[in-house]
Amino acid sequence: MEGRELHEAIMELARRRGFFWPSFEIYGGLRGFYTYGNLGTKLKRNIEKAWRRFFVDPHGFLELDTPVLNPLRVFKASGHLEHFKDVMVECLKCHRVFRADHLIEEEAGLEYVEAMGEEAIRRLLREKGIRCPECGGDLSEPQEFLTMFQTQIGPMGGEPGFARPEAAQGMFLNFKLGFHHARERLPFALAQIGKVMRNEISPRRGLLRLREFTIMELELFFDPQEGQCPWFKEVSDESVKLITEEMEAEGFKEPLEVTLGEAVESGYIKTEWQAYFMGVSKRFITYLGVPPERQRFRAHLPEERSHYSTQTYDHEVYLESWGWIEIAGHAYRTDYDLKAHQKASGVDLTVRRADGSRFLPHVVEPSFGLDRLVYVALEVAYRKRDGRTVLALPRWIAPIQAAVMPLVTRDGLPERAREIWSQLKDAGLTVEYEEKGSIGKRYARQDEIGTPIAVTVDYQTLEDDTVTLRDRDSWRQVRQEASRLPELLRSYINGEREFDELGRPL
RNA sequence: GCGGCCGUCGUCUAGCCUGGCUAAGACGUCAGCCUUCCAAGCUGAAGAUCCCGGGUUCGAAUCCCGGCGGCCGCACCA
Repeated sequence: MEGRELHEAIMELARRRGFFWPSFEIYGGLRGFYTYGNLGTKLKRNIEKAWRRFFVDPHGFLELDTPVLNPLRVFKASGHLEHFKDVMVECLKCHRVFRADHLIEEEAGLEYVEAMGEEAIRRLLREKGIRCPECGGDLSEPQEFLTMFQTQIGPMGGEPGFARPEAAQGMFLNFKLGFHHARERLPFALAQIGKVMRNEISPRRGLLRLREFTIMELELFFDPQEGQCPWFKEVSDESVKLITEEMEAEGFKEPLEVTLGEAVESGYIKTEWQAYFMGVSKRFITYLGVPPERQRFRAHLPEERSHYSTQTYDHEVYLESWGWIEIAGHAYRTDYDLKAHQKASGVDLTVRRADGSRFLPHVVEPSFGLDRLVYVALEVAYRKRDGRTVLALPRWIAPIQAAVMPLVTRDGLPERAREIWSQLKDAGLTVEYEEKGSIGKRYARQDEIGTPIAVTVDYQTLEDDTVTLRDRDSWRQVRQEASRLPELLRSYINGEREFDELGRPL
């Protein structure tokens, strides 16, 4: 299965088994919003946990949880208000809509028109006599599209408020206190998992482009005079596929394959700090089940980059359904944000070096779209076996870690199975008890939601209290004492043991 | 926003062209029986605003118009 068919199969499975589905369906639906069900919520949580394990915990970075709604002055200072809008024009004859700045660039041969501001765009449209490139018709007056959601804070319409389009500003606004809590030493990072909103013109492709979604962001603060990242050596031998800015500009399609060490040396990646997180990023995505050959990093061209970034690499993953899609952005934000907030707020955000000099830290930011990762994990795991569906999710992110079932529903087998189920739950595992239908059907149901292990209570269990463990991917079985399951299954789920080590083969 | 395609139980589909019984089937779900390891079988049950609104007609899931929603392409994705 490939292409759209695969996407449709996953969307159907997601709805049928309760991973996710479109929101507001009883009111006719609304594009760009999805609701997670039980399995989807668990899968999402497990991916969050994995992210912390790779990005936050190893260096003791600090996590924050900051407001979604922000007052106007935050996004005025950050530049979002200025840059998060597009000026559009419509052809009065054929009704096609264009971005005004792109039109001017093409028709008048200018560059970076967006940065010139709205007034300049209006003026240029008039001065250059620009017409519709498709049909030559007259164009409408330029109109603004603000892609941030706006509301009023306070019941009587007090202050304009905006839903954040990224979580990062929360980290910059709280930099001072965060820095203090990190014992005032660089480098350190503030991280956040949270909802953000973007009023996309055209949300599409299920979880891949939403109007409200969850982002996992980390802002690493470092001294720009300190070029060496102390952790970089851990990943410098990691090889990555790169499409550099130059390659992008010249239209190269085949990526360069280099180690991160070489990429920094050659100047493809501007700082070790950013390169470090690109290496972690690759390992993280591999951990979610995406093979390295289906990953690459693609540089943004200057006009494609966000206003705050001086270098951005998108981490892309290859999907059978949609081709290469972006799942993370690695941006070098320099001191852009701290400088902006320092200026707008009047609060000193500089920190002190050992020699007494003061400076604004620089920032590199890895930023993941969690919902996209949920979809990617599902699609990459999706298999067909003998006409049945198997979700070969890595066991550490599987929503249900084990299913306990009696071989038949009589002779005391269900009772014993329920006891084992209870023990495993008490041991902190996410376990389901299942007795509907035949044993084969139950295995198939569990395969379809990616449960890695099935525990079956049979007649021998009544004699010697051993059970069979059945592997989702190979269908092999081993036998083990019930009392040892909590310990063994926990280490299996964590990846500390392989299936063969769980018992005697059958 | 433009263009193309589409919208029927939880899911997948039949019916629509050529208007006419209580909208059919499979899967799933529920109850019961059966069942000693890979979606077995039997009996019964529940489950559909046929996307919404209007029009045509004696009669609309079916024809017409409008809207909403979805998918794809273009544009957009800071």
